[in-house]
Amino acid sequence: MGIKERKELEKQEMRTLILDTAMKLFLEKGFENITLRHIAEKIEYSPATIYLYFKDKDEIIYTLHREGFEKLYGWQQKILTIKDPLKRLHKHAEMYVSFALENPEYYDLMFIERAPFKKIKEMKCKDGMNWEIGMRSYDLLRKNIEDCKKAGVFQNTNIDVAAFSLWSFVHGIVSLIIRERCSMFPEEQRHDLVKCALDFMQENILLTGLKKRS
Amino acid sequence: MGIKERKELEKQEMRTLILDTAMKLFLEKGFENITLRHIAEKIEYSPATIYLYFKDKDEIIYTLHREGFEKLYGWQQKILTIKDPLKRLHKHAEMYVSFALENPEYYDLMFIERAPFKKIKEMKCKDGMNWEIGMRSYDLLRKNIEDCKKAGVFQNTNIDVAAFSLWSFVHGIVSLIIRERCSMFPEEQRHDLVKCALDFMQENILLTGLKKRS
DNA sequence: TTATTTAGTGAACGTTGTTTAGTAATTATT
DNA sequence: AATAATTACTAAACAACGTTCACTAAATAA
Repeated sequence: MGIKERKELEKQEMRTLILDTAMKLFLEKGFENITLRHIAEKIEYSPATIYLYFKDKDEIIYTLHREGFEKLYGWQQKILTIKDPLKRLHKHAEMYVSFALENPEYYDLMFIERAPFKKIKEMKCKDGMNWEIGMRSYDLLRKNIEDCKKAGVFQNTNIDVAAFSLWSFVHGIVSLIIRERCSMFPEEQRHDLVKCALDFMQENILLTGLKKRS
Repeated sequence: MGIKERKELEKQEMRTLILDTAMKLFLEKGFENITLRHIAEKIEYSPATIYLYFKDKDEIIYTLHREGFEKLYGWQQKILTIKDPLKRLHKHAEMYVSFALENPEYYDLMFIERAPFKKIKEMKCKDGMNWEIGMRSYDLLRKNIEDCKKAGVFQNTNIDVAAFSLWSFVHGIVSLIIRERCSMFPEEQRHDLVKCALDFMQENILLTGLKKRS
């Protein structure tokens, strides 16, 4: 009885078709252009059809949100090869920023936009394991900081406090840029500014910790 | 001919009635509840009437956005009395964070939400002086850092880099909280976490600068 | 008293997301 | 092979949104 399986496969194909189209519209024309009617038009089905594959619009957005975390986790693998924990942590921050600035729509969905959160709250009630994907990334940061502590930096600092602080710093940088709050800095200097800000962190936090150690 | 003036006054009163109602709905039920129809219902006028006092919905949102900056600027006056530039800078950060967390809807409108920006771009074309209100707050930060430099801290750091870095840090903290990305930290510990993060900055950046000086 | 300007509205338009009743086509059963 | 059951899909409608416009009633000017 291979029919059930074929049907299941077709259902899955339709789901990814919808998701890919949604993401394409999202990347092309921004968040407000993910409308069910636009998606339906692009895939040449009626709007109602989408409801056979997703419960509602929020479920589509939530799924894209998850995809973003998968993608970020992929990027983060790059830094694992670095041996020196301090260098790794600095590279970690750099990687985070470049992920955000090269995939601003994904980043927005993952860390700024309110929309996916109705769904997340629903999910967390019946399935606590669903936030796990986002958690993996946080755990990686936490582990990196732990390694730095072992190497003598941040010795008087709680790991979560350090993690939250560093995360806040990089998130602040990219979200001010993505949400266009940096008009006082000329556009063409912005890339340098980000680089300088990361160096500022490197010098004042990471290297300071190093000096304290020696 | 006092009629013209009375009419002008009544027009102004209606505008503030609309704005106050919009803000009330906003505070009560979140951003998505600022709908012209809700506002109209609350003030017991027809939706069309609002268009006699505001060009469109964006103009209402933009005006609330400006009000937010006025309010922030008011809060910022509190720190001007502090003589020691380092203490003042630390207090500045503390004030910024508590403004944001005590007025999350205003903060969201001012530094996170995309909505007000169609209008801002329009304004900037014909009237460059309109971003001035937001700029005042940034200039205050810049000036504080300049004073710190005079006191010997941040001597090798560009002022704008330091300003952007510190701003990013505090913005990161509050925007992660406001947009609910901190579910890995228990709600009841969040207040402490913010305090610790600010101390983290104080110790690693400000006090480090101080040690370099001596 | 009449003419003109002003304040306000009802009804409509074109959008959204979402639901429902109904129609074809496919699969299962006899 | 003929019929019953299930599936895939859609047209049409709903409520709510921002916005516009023709229109009325009131206030002001002539």
